[in-house]
Amino acid sequence: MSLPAESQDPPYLKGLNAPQRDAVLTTEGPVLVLAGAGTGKTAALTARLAHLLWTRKAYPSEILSVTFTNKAAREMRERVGRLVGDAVEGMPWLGTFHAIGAKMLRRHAELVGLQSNFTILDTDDQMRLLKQLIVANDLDEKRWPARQLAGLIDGWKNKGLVPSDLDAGESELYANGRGQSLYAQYQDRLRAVNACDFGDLLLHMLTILKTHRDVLQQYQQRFRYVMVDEYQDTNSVQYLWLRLLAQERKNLCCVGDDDQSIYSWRGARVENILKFEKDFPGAKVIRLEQNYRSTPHILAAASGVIANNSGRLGKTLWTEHQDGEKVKVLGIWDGPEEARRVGEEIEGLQRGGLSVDRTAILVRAQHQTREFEDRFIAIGMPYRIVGGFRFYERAEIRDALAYLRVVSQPADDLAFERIVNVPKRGLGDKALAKVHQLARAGQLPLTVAAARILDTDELTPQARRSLGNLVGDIARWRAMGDTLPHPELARIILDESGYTAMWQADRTAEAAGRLENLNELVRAMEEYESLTAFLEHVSLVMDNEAQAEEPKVTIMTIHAAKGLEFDTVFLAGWEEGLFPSQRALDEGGLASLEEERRLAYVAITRARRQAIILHAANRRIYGQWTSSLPSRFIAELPEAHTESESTMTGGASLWQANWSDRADPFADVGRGTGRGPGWQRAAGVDTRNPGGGFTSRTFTREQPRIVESRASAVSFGAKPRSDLSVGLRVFHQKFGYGTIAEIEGNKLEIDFEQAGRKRVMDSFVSLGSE
DNA sequence: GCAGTGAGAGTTTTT
DNA sequence: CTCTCACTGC
Repeated sequence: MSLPAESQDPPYLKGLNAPQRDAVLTTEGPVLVLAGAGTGKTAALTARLAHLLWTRKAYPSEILSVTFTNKAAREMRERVGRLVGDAVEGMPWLGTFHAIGAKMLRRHAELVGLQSNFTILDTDDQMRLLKQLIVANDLDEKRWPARQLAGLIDGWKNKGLVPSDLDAGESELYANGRGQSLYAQYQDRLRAVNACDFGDLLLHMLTILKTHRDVLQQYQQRFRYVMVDEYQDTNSVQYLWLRLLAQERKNLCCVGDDDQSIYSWRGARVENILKFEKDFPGAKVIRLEQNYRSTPHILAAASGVIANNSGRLGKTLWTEHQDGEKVKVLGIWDGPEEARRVGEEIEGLQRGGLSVDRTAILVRAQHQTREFEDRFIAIGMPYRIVGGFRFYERAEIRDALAYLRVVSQPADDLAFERIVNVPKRGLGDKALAKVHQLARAGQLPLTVAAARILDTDELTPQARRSLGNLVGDIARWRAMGDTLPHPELARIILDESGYTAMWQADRTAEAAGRLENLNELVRAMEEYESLTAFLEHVSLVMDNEAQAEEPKVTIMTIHAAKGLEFDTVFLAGWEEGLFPSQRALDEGGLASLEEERRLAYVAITRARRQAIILHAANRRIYGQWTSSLPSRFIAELPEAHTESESTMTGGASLWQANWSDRADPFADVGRGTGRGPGWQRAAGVDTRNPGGGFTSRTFTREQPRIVESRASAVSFGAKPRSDLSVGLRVFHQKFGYGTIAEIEGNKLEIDFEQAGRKRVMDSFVSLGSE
């Protein structure tokens, strides 16, 4: 292909390198873009989209463009919009797999026995439903946990298997071969309450495409071009679904990086990307290898680690950047010191004029964030922890949505169960069981059964009155729905049900935030046409990107960091058993270990300028102090691109105290036991004298540097506040209300009502209003 | 029906 | 250790 001359370049080609251009301009036929970390993948993808529109190869509505996250979808929409203007507005098929699946499914819901206004269940509802089934099947919940069944069903759906597809072996995985039956029952229940779980959004669509030729052809005709982001993360259903849709025109462009496949435990199959050329004969493979993000040292470190994996497609990342700093490997004593040390390093960066929001701490597991949180609260370092609950997963949001669902969908039993006694209205298990009984006997939705049971004397007078009120309210709200705008209706429901009042009466730290979230929910409704449209948005799309008011250090898991970049990245807890995780080492074999290694690769490549890897010699695991060995991934870092340093700020006395009453964590080092391959390298321990390094308290390969444990930020922070005094009642974001017990400069000792006595910075509390 | 107690479990979580 | 969940006694 002859590339257009530079001067005639359309705007979307500006600044693209040769392979990127190739990816943009190769529109016909199957294309696989192997995009290493930081190689401008999104730029190429959005430019390609812009190119298709610009050159009129397709109308916006004729391009199917799928991503995994809403964030990625949003970003692509914005960037394409910037390139081609309003045309992007008309791109109805740009979105996540699930959002697009839901959109299609609503058009054809009746083909799988659903109505088009089906609800999308969250995992909570799902679990409750499964528990009911397990009990109904006389199974012991302890022996056969709902979680396990949920996991299996999820796995089957990821593989594209409907209940009748299961073989005996699969079915055998749960309750002695009853897996298939329970799966089938679960699907029946979902249909009965007109609901889908996340997996169904794709599985049902796959079923429809497979069994209804006309529907399939309709979409095959429509989608002239299909583009997929993060292809290495696709699971089997997604793969099968894509293959059906792209089969006719074969204009499929998949972008991904096999080295960044870190979601196999969610059903993702790296094989999809590895066998692309086989699946789509004549496919063109384009490699994006020029990295625009990191320094050569960082790239070399990441490449060195990932080179230990087998079966890679292989890429060679390179950069035009200058050398920069080597990857630092820090050995420290224990978890608290890790947090302290990272805090100090960040303070150092701050003093150097760097904004902390370009800094991140990446951890393997969510619980590791705690140590940092505690430390940062103590020193007044602004931070944010990414992950945990998404907006719609919060209890108050789910409750509110359940109220809306009950009103908009009489068949939604799960929603009814959720709100029947929230707030407490004296309708417990007894009363609910009676309603259930009647519902089952008459094949009725719970709301209908509830209304009928009022005419009997099944319930106690008190329960009857209470349920009567609720049933009456629901009927009234339903009637209002015809005339009132839905945000208005929502407000009325939340008030009249007593739900808002319930949180207003709550004095815990979170209550205010929950009320704020409810407000946010209602406000967000205004942008949607109907209640149904809104409900889908919330369960599928809405997320809570915290708007950064002030620069904050980001603390998150490596998984959550994929696709992001930071100037400075601290990689905490690189120890055997933590990273790679014990589970990966025990189960899953080599495949699991390699996925952990890809995780390490992802982690390192998040860094633009500097990566600092930490490993602690001791860590508390479930309350037990355990000595730990440096991660094998540390040993895999190429020496030329790293520098090691180790500090034992605890001092000799602490060391000796620990030495005597604890197994020596390093005793085996250098004796060829095979334990902790990373340790020798990481610590620079002299193998002839394994313990030797500790007498001098440092053991660095290079010149030993004793790092003093400096006074923390407190000493040069803001002046103490004058508005605080001992005995005052104050409020703290994390710990709630408490009374000041002691003031020491700008540090406070506070007796919290919930959390007990804590030491916090005065800037983190506000005067508690009563 | 609800608040308190003990046992058990405890990666990663785009939707 | 610390959180969740099921169960027990009021």
